[in-house]
Amino acid sequence: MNDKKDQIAISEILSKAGVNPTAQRIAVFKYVHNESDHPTPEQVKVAVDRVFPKISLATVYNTLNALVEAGLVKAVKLPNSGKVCYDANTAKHYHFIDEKQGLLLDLDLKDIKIDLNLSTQFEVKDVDVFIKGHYSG
Amino acid sequence: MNDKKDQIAISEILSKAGVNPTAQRIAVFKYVHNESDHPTPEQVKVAVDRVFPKISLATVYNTLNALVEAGLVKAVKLPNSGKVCYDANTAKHYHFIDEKQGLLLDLDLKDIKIDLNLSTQFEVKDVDVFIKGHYSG
DNA sequence: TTAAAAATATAGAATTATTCTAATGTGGGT
DNA sequence: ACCCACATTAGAATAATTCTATATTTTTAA
Repeated sequence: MNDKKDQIAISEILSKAGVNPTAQRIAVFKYVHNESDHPTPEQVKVAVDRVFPKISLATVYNTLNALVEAGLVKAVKLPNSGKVCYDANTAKHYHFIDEKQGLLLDLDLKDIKIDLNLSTQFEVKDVDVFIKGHYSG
Repeated sequence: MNDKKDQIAISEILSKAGVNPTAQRIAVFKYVHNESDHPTPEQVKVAVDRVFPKISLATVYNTLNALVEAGLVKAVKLPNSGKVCYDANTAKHYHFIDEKQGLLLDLDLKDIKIDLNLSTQFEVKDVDVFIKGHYSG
């Protein structure tokens, strides 16, 4: 049972990050981490509902927030639609957005070189980049 | 009266952009353009309320949308708070966000050099950059 | 083991931001 | 003056998210 093995592995990841690995949390993280690409909370709910006899949307939000807190996933708020997506890729990276197709793709750090030339008044903590355009994949 | 002169000038700007310069629209654009820095719709309403006997919030939204349509202002949806701000600076530029202080500052193009190295599948239309950190001004 | 304490999960209400709707108002042209 | 297209309006509707109060499960420790 691959599923069982997954669950144990994920359970450990959660524990290590200080998140109590309840069944719901395992299911949510498993979906975000292994089975999806930048899902919204709504999508997470729909997916987890198939495993669970109805998880509540509040729990999905609680869990996603807890996972973000713990640094296990990242929340990406899109600069246009304003929708939040959750990203299991916690390494620093950028995003490409194809609004027409509703696509959100990860871009590797090495694909974008950024040179900041700011005065010392600006203490930079993070850089978000969203490239918008059309993807023909 | 400087105010009157402003109004006429703004009226002309609106007309030229194909927006019928009604009193409400002039007041909204005047505030966004001359008297504020990245206001939210709510802030626009509060400000314009002082000039007008109560503009409706719907009109503020309609007007801001019309101004965006006409290319006279830009809407900036912040990648964290999700709030929309309106930006009278329609030239291409980037943003610095200090969440702690609730600051949103414009960054000039020349302050940030961006080198994209994407495969030809990516047809780039726009690049949004949000630098987050602390500003000590 | 068992009952109190703590942590989670839940449904549904509340909040916030925005858009829609349908009715009303306004100004320019005939 | 009268029409017509366009604006404005209040308030309802929608959507995303958070809060609240209750229920359930888990842990602790006697």
